[in-house]
Amino acid sequence: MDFEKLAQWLFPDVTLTPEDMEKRYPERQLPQGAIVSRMAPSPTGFVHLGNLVQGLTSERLCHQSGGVLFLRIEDTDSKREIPGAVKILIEALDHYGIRFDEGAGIEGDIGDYGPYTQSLRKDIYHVYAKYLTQKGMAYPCFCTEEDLENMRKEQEAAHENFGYYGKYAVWRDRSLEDIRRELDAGHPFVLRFRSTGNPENKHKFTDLVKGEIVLTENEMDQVLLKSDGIPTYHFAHAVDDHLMRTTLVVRGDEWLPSLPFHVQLFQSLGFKLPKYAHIGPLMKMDGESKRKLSKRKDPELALTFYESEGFPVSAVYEYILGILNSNYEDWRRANPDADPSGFAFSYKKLNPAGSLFDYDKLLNVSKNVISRMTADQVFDELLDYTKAYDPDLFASLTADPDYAKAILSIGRGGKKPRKDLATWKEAKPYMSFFYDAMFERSDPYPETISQETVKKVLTAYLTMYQASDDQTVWFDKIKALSESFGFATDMKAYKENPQDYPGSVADISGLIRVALTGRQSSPDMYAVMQILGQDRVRARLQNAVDALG
RNA sequence: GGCCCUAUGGUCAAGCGGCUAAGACGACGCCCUCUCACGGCGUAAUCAUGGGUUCGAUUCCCGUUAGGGUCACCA
Repeated sequence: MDFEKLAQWLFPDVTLTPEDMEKRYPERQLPQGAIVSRMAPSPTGFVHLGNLVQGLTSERLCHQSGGVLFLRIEDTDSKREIPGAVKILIEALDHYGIRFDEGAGIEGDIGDYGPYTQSLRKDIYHVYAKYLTQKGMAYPCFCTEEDLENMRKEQEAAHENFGYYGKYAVWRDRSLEDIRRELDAGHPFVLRFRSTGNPENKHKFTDLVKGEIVLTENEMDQVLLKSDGIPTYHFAHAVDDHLMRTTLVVRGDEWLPSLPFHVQLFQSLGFKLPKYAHIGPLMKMDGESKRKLSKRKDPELALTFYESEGFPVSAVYEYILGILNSNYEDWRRANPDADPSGFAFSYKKLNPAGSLFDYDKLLNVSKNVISRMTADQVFDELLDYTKAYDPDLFASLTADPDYAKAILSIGRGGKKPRKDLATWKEAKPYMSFFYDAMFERSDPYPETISQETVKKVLTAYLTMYQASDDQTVWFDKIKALSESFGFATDMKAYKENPQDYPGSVADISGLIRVALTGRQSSPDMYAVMQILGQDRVRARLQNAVDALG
């Protein structure tokens, strides 16, 4: 067969050769050990946890090694593309501290290895498509969708493997005349790879995450170019990652089954194979069984979910980092205030299997992250959140930033900070009682104390209360108040003989708490009263007394 | 169904031929305490299974079972 002629028929306009490409995209001059990796998402506008997991891994490995991280847009499937997706993607990742050294950008490409958008690289792919055709390693296939469907049905009935191979590869060895006839008729075709693989042959392969794995040779004549001349993922992966001089490919392990084909492609094209790290998927429980987190069923897969739930980005980042490298937690404990970039990320710690996504754990991580923030940081992040999701609280916050910061300072700092907030969403119920507009009496007074006593206690306290009291004096007054009503002031004594008292100092402060905050629990009451201030405290106490009739 | 991956408590997981099998989340209990949130202490809970190899297997090998992934002109 005259492959040269076939190549001319199929790609008459292609004049460049693989050698020209090598010259245009020379090897990178980088220090020893520097990793070149990339993120290669489809511009669907949907940024998910998987993107973050993959991106975070690539980013850490690259930047820790002094290498290059670039962004390539895989828009070979125009059906799934949405406008503005690239911007959404870049901004979302930037949020999580994943920044690119080169590649597609909001304002256009950066770097010498572009274009970084696959739809702009058609000419480049065709150079290699022509090359493979000339070498007899690729051929046109004129099967229609219907043909392929029938083939599949036949295979199903015969209990054979699905796919385009062996006797099912009907265009594999067709004559030049047959091809010419189809071409002249204007029938569309795809370019298929002519596989010489045999599934009987197995090869050892070392994946950075999975370790040593077995590859079964591919015998399918897979599609290289679709009928519109755009490459499939596989072909684009080989050409792009070679020309962009990628040394490490990090991707989900759903790609593992097509790895043999990729290896085959790299070899056929004379490319050096990069290293691969195939990461296990994030799973979730679905009834009795686990399954991969799915875009359609699981809102928690989308990064926007965490934003709307009010998780700080640093919390999600730390949670994911902890899943990827479980020793991160220990490092964090030893370095509570250090920047995560100081942590030595290792591909060796990546779990070869998929991990169950643990929402409780995320909450805990987030709680710790927030507890380490300063009041100013908390205020700023909370402001961002409420601006988008809670206009009422936003208004209260901005009306008096100092007041808000004082509230957010309670129990903050020091060795054992309070951990009240796991998400920004929880801020409103936590702090609403400080604001008259949101204040409501939601909890009742302790049942063990009569209404009459409550009223008397509150009335008495109103006369004793001085905003200027320090904490000791303040509590002494509460104790004195308790004593005057016969309530125990010594909690130990009270617990030993509760029957000897109508109640304890805990009950007295409890009902003052309800009067002031409308709740049976709150942060330290002294701190709360200091922030509320004299006027508000008096007003609330008076209001409580009046409400009792 | 073919091919591939995986297998330590409810979850995330240390472990890399010899350990009373770490730690974290969650659960529960106790302590601290004006409530709460912290913090401290503690309890329950794990090597899927059957064969090998070995003086000795959670660890290495094989089978079984279970779970997962994948078999497109989607990535």
